[in-house]
Amino acid sequence: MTTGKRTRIPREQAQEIILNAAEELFDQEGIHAVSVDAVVERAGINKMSVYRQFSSKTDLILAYISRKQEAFWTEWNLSLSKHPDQPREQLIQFFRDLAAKASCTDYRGCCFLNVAVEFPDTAHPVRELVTTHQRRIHDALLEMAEALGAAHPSELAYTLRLLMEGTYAESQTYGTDSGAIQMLPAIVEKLIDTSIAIR
Amino acid sequence: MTTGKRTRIPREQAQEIILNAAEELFDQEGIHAVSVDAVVERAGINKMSVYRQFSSKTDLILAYISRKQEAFWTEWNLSLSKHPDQPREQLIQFFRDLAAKASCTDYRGCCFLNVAVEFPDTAHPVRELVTTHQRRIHDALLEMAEALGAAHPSELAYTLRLLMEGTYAESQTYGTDSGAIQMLPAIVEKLIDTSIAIR
DNA sequence: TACATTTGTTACTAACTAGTAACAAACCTT
DNA sequence: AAGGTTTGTTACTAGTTAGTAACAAATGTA
Repeated sequence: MTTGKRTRIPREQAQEIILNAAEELFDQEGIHAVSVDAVVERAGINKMSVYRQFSSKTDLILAYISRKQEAFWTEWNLSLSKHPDQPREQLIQFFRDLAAKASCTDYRGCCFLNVAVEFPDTAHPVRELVTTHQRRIHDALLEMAEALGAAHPSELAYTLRLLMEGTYAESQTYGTDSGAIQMLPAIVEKLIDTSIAIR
Repeated sequence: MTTGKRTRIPREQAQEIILNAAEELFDQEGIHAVSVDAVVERAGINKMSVYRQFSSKTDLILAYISRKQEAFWTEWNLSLSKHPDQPREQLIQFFRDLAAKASCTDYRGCCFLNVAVEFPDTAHPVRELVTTHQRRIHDALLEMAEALGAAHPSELAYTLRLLMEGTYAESQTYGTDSGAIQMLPAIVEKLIDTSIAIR
């Protein structure tokens, strides 16, 4: 800026800095609302450094979503690792952790839902990432429902999906202390037990 | 346009035309993605005619949301009117109609969710409309849960809320034929009956 | 017919957008 | 030290955005 000396930042490091800045801004303010210049300023990095790494804003958004995808499965595995080989406890734990996250005041919802809303055109490249991610979530929930010994695994998986997406949506529309979100773990626990009992 | 003759449109009529055009575009493409000029073009009306009725784009958005609010309760009442004085049937009917709507290929989700996502700043005027609308929905669901004779009306209301919001979210992320949405009426029916049986 | 009001039209401002060209400075390898 | 590569800086393009000023044409009213 004002200094005569230039500070050079190598590629890999710059990419991290840019993606961190983009993530913060996209999460907080939305994607369309954040300009590339805003990301540049937040990252404290030069504009050309962005366009030398990401060919376009869309490219940057794709990288942002890919990162979020990885982060989701990291958290998923973290929840599951708390109760090895206990699918019922694992699933409840995941929803407990989800509720805790969605109750944070700075929580800005599920990035995949947000992206889907901000990019209504399903042919847009960013939507492909959303679609594959959702499919994987469904597969994971179905797998858990089967491992649980649910009477109707598919129905349980669908219901869990609705509750999960509902939590993401509520965190936006009702706010982070929606009441329903606090009750989520209990609701899921009861649902699972009912689903097993009917067997 | 090309005609020499000018066609004059009175205020009230113009307002309707503008709001119809805005609704179509906002629903289909999102709010930030639609410019005032795009609304003007779609409405086939002059730009000044828009700004003489709505002081700003925000003002137009507020009018759009207000209309959606009215439309929601019209549909709510329509569902309920199919089974007078039968709260269980009324509630199931509402979710049946919701699922049918959310299964349409051109369905673009719940406008209130979309607005919440597109306007993360809860202090923004449009968010007030969303907040009051969500509160009313909760009150209505709670009232129904009590009329049903649920063992724990509040818990049932919260769960129904999550399923409802989940449906809206799924219609975006999973698409209109998500599987879960088709199963929604059955899920709600079972949930209600379980909720009464425990009594 | 005369006048006030409403509406349509054109042209504009000022700010912001994504993306790029050209060059200067730093670094790395030899 | 020499030359190539990577990075920083500045300045720019061309398009879009919300919103407005000024005037022309149509309408209503007296």
